[in-house]
Amino acid sequence: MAETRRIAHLDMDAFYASVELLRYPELRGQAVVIGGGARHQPVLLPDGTRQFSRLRDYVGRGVVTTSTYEARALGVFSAMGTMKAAALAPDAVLLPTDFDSYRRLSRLFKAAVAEIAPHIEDRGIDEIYIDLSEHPEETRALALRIKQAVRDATGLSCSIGVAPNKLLAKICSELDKPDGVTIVSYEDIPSRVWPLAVRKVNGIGPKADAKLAALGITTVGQVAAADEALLQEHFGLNYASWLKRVAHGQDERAVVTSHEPKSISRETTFERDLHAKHDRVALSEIFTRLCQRLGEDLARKRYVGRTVGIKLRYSDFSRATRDVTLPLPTADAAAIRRAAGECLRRVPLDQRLRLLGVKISALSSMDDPGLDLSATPRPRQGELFADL
DNA sequence: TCTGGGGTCCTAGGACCC
DNA sequence: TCTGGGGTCCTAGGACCC
Repeated sequence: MAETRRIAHLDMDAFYASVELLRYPELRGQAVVIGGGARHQPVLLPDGTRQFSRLRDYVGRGVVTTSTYEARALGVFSAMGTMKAAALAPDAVLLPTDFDSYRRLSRLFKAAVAEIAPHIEDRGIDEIYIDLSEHPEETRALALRIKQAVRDATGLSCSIGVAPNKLLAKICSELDKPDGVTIVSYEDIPSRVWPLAVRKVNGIGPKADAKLAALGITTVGQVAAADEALLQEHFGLNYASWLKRVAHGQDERAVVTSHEPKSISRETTFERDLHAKHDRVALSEIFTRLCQRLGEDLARKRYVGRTVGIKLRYSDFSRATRDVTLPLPTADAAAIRRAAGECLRRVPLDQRLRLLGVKISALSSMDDPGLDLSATPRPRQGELFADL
């Protein structure tokens, strides 16, 4: 039996919205929604007060990125269409996303945590895992100290879960939100984890949730008690055994402190659906622009890629992807545009489009391109003598 | 009142190699 | 005439996450 680990999951509370409240403290206590994507900056009035956009004024295809707890009480949550949110909370304040500010505060809180516990896995802009196994301090005192350091560095609150693994830490950081500390051990699983909805488990999404519900399984405890053969029948061997393991709180994944990107992409949803023929000029401009942005991203991050792909979303929300692997990696916008253009010719274009995306993968660093042997072109069968 | 943008990982079939 | 077994790479799609 391996030594019991001590893994923390730290999740910033309503992160984007909380950053906006630092900037606009007069909005504290109000229903505030971040998102939309369009122009709805607050206007500074002559008397020094600010006039904010309201959700009811929004027109467009955006979604809610974050909402304050007051907005959540009205039923407005992340990923909800902004028009739907406007129907639920017309008077809520609407603010545009400001990723530069969020990234800056993100760096600040992560640096503050790293001063206390440096073994950190990045899980995006507003959450991290921390391996505290080697830390001498008692768990609750340590968690409280980390929370205070985050508050001192940013003025923001967070919630922390501490458990023997990442799975349980992630689950329990949510149990006392906002501004909470929750510590869970294996012994607590029946009382604290089994009553939870299966959807609380990281890795069980809307599809698996619906399939489980159809089997009469809605809680984690019911997964733990379920017949494994039944699960295998509906979810396949791998996912079924994973379900069984997580329901018993088992997870051996390590906290990974560094990560190389696997792909880089750019995509955009059009203001209105476009037709490949009728809107050919507009579509072509957008396509070229996406490839340029992707090329800039690659140059800035110092990567080249060998597999170029496109993604389409049609007006009925169905999607298609195509990709092609080049003989040599590239970061050149024109080369990406050519390869992506080839992909576009292989995809049905009779239906109107709502989204177009360009992606590059099979990445290698510009600083050591020779290290990646997969980047070396190899002739395929028949290709060697193709000229004969 | 129709659903953003940027990612990861998994599956599965076919081509191809030894 | 019949027809191995293991491996990698490529492509398409889907579930899921922040």
